[in-house]
Amino acid sequence: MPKNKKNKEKKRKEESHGLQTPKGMHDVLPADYLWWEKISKAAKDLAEFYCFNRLDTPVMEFLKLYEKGTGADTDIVQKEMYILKTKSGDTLALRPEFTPGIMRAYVQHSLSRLGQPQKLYSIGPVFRHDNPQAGRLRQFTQINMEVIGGQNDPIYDAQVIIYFNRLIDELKIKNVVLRMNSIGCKVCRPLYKRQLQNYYKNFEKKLCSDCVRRLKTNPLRLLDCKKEECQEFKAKAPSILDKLCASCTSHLKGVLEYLDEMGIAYQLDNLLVRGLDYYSRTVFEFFTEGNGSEAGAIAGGGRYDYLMESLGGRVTPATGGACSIERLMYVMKSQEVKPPQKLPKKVFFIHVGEMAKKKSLRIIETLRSAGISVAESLGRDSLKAQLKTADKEGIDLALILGQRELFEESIIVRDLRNSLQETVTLSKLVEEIRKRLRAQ
RNA sequence: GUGCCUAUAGUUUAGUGGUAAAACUCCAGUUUGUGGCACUGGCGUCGAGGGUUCAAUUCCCUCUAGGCACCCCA
Repeated sequence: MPKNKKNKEKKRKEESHGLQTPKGMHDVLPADYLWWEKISKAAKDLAEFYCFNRLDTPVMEFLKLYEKGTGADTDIVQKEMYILKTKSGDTLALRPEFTPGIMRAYVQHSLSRLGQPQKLYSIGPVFRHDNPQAGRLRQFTQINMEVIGGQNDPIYDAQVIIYFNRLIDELKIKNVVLRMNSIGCKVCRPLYKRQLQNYYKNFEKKLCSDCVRRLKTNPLRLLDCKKEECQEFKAKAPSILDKLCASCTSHLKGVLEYLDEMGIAYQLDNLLVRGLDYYSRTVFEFFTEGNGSEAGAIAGGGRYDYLMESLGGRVTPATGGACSIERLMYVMKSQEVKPPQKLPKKVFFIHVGEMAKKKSLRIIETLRSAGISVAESLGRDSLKAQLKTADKEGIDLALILGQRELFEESIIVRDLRNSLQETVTLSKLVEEIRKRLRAQ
């Protein structure tokens, strides 16, 4: 393309940006924040209640961390990362997920020297340069759970799953299915992969182009193909569950037994493979069922005993999972879960006239110091407009201060519900309001 | 990253090759210190840029954003 044409296009692109968020990035407006807060609060309270400790890492890490951790061959690293160069020449990436950063922190701060395992949770933004859709954004907020260190015990996998199960339950999300699988370990997975490749090779010419590629680069993903022409091969493909080594089999059995014990229903799904390289053994996903956009993964995770090693650390057992606030919110809205309500304010301050306006901030501050939350619309000067605003906001008590009251050092307390009002001495105002609020 | 669909007030939607309409919301007012109802008025460069045309919100192109499918995932 000629240079000036290219520049022209670039300029046009810049002009169209205008006043809007970049693609896939959303403002959380006050109305949505009620949802947002409900979900993040539930996640946080539950995590603390389950004795997880909060660990927050920076939104940026060295690119290498994700190449080594998440995996250089994964879609996330290959196509979906925001990569930037700093002035000093470092190559950083906005985090596309939490886990590698958490593992890095675990090593950097020697958390292995604290009680094991470390149960850690994080809540914060992650970034993926993906094509957005409803419930899928380029910046979204993950709730991330990790159990790192200690024994390679299936009970930890179960504990992570129990957390998400409870969270989904508390948020009243319906039609959720838990899918479970094991993708084996260093011993049995390579054997299975080879077997899968051998099986698929016979049909190579009949496979879709993606699957031909997968056959070489990432055979487990063959099981994920949704193209019609590949379905019949998928159905007859060897199942990994039959090929697991003895210790992987008993590990999976362990996880499932704990889930049974808890009465948590699941579907064994030998086609469930996850997009990240570091998983081993347990993988799980919570799915919502339904038509179209209501269906999809709302939480997922698994075990990653080799991750620490590929980052250059000592082999450390670890398991975890994540979900996103935005996705949960999307599902809740589509399932018509009742929107959270903000508690209405009870007390509203109204001034009449310049003198009263001048004194208003001070009186309001006195009330606030006494622990009484006071709403107002001091920028409006007409009494009518102020009352109207109070009414619209569902206020119970209006405090009206005018010339006369100012002179008498009193104030009118008007109950907007029954339109009864009385004049109260300013010095007794706090007491009077408390009495009325208590009486409700 | 690829393909398809969409874009009109804050919201939901009309509409037209001659610079726009309704409902709800919002703001102001219907006189002098009292809200809900009613009435009157106000708020739009018809997503952005360019082209065709005497004239473009309307037709064409590009960009941007949103949605859907693929890919992948939360």
